[in-house]
Amino acid sequence: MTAPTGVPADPQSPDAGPRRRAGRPAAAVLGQDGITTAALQLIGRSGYDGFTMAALARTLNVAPSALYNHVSSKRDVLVLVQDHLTSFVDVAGFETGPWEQAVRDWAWSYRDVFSKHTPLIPVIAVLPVTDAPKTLAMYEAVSAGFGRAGFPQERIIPAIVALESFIFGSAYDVTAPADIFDSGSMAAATPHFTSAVRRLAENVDEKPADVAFSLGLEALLAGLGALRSA
Amino acid sequence: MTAPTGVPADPQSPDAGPRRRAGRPAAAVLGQDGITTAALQLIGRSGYDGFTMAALARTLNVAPSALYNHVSSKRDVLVLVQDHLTSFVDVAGFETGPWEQAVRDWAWSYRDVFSKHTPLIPVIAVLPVTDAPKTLAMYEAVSAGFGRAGFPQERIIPAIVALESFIFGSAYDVTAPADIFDSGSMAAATPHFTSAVRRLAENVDEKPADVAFSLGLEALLAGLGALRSA
DNA sequence: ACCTGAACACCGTTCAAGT
DNA sequence: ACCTGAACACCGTTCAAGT
Repeated sequence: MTAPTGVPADPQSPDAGPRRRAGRPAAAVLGQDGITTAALQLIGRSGYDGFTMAALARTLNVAPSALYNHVSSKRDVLVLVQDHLTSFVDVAGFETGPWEQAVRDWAWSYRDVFSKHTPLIPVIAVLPVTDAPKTLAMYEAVSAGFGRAGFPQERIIPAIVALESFIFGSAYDVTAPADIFDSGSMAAATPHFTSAVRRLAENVDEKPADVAFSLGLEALLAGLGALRSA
Repeated sequence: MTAPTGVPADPQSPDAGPRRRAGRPAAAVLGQDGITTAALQLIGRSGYDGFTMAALARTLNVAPSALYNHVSSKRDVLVLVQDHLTSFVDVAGFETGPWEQAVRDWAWSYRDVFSKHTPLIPVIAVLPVTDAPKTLAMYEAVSAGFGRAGFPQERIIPAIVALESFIFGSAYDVTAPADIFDSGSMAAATPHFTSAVRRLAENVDEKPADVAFSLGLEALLAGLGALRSA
């Protein structure tokens, strides 16, 4: 029974100081799993502003340069975190349920996971799937579901990409401030916009981001669903 | 006839050295318009990686600290650039044409403008409209068009937000590498995904990002259009 | 192979001094 | 009010030295 590598034995101890002398330790102190876990904890505690290689190294009780034996850049760490988070996205419906509900569950959970991690979105959006095995597994589950639902092969990837684009954009929208549409002193000059915003604000039950996401998702479901043949 | 402030008289001169001594100059050297223009030029030439306050100051032939007399942060500069770019988004159709075509023109031009400026998307997505007058003007034009097209008042903002979320996500997709969906050594383990990707790759006429954007946009147009009453 | 510690080449931003 | 120049408090990353 040994602790997994990368998880410090005593993360609390203040002013721990140098824990070990230079030179290769008997057992490796770090590993990609431990780095990923520590990064996720650090981001949860300090946000992405506080997520620096120095801070990450401190929680792991190593020198910052030690991280570079296991990752080649800070971006690499973000890729590890991104792939780990993707395993929390719900794809269960694609095996068991009808297509519409499967997409709904997938899309809402996908948005909710990454709305707390929007700095990862630029990373995910351009990341080759080869570099992210759990993300690739998600695409396999979703693709299989679209195939079973009767989508023509050549439309499956475009349909998934369209949904994902909507999901990523919507994840940002969750983080928008409540007064984002307050036209302030320009209200008189923008009557149509200002009155539409007022009408939206009258709805106090639902969060504006959820109303927009639901509206867009249901429209996409209806429009994309029409492509099915089976 | 004097040059607008913020535009250096001789931007080419190499090793210009200190151009003026300390102390307030007779006429202001900088201004928000000149800073915005210079920032846009710099981003075009060096990309967002090369866009630093020091580099911006150098193109304007001032010390970096001089910028802070006109903007309060680098983020402020990005807001100025974002608002300027928004004036290139096509909203003309909302005054003259049918709703579907107006949204199409708007959405494609909006995506195209920001696909070259994806680092601005996190800024736009959470920026209060009060801070961006041209962006506010765009929303007014779009809101008016949705109202004339027969949308119920309380659905106008959610519909616009849903479309914008899709547009922002799609702007990232434009920048994705061509081999983003190459499953590599995992191809055998992901048969559904891999075969769907192969089918997509057979289409060499259209860019994958354009296929996905068109598919999603048309689905949204069909789904959202059903909300209209007039 | 995998750690430490020092160093490098930057960042954005602040502020006293000058006119 | 609006500039310069020096300084501050950081960054991510590299690399020789050590075991």
